[in-house]
Amino acid sequence: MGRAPCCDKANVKKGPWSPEEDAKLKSYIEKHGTGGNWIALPQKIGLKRCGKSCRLRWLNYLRPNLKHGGFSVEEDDIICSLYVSIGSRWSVIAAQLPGRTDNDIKNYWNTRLKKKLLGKHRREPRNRGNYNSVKQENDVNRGSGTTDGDSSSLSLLQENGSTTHHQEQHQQQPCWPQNINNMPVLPLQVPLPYKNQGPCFNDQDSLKKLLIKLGGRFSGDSYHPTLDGLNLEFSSHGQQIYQEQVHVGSSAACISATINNNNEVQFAQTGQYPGVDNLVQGQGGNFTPSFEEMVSSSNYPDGLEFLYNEGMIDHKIIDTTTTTTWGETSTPIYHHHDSLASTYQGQGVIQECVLQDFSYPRAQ
DNA sequence: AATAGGTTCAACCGCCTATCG
DNA sequence: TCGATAGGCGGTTGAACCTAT
Repeated sequence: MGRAPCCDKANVKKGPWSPEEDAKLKSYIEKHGTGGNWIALPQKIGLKRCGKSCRLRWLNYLRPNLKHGGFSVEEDDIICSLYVSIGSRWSVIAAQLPGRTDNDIKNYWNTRLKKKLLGKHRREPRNRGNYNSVKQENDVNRGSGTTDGDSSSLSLLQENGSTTHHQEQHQQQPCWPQNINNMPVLPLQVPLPYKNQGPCFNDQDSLKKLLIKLGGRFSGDSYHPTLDGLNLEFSSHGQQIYQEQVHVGSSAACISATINNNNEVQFAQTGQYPGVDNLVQGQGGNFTPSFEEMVSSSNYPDGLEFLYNEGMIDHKIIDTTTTTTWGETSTPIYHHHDSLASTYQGQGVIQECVLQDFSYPRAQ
């Protein structure tokens, strides 16, 4: 048997608050306070509302000194940094942002910041009309979007820190930084309670953490996303950040990536897989249609679809003139674009957020 | 002009924890 | 110690609104 409801559901009003209800609640609390009992409050005021609903309304919209919309770049950075550090503990994050509510931040993250991180295009903000008087008032107060989150930009995600609004509107790639030469600095500010117990991430861990939070899975989680013919996994062991097994017919190749001391991603192929070698060499640097189809098909590894769908990882076939990064005379035929590595250094502060192109050497 | 689909965000739901008798 | 209750929180929902076709 479940617990008793906090109020008589049949006799309470639900849905948007009217200006009259807002006025009653606000006036009473400003004069008498909450009395330490939200459940009893609506009866005292004469509101047919659940006590929890009153509490929510007051905390999120009626109490003084609240800010709505217009998240600043600094706030964006703090939210992102804290999300990476502590996850979806919105109340903790809200405590670091005066005037913001957990609900506001949660909504802002879910509808805008997350998509921004994933490089998803967002339309211009809109005036949503006056279906709610308070909302309308807030819309007026915040102006016509000049300080809206859309006009602010995530400094940690900006390329060269100078992404224009126009560029943002037309970007096709994720907002991750584009190359190692333009590494931005994440001004991570871990709140005091977490400062000393903050994560001591290395490169892979911060990458892993962020990707997990955004929906990915890793081999260290005892989960191996598998696709028929393609097994892709991120490894949390050692310095290896990426490993992929490519199966073609009865043959297979295992490709792994590691971060070296120069923060560069290096690739290696392990084992001898004549079938794959023959395939690769025989195609002169191009995939056979079946293999290309395999890696670019819509059948992405389970649990990692979002990486592909959102453009965080983009399989591309590139031409044979592309410069390789592993120093051999090999020819890149398989290109992982826009993958991310980042560095946590000391005291839980992100110093660098590095983007690397992953390229796959042609079999020798 | 109609409408299907996408976006936003206020509000609700239900679970967990703290407090009190 | 235990049960009842309220507060707090994160996840989810759905209405309002916008855009694309």
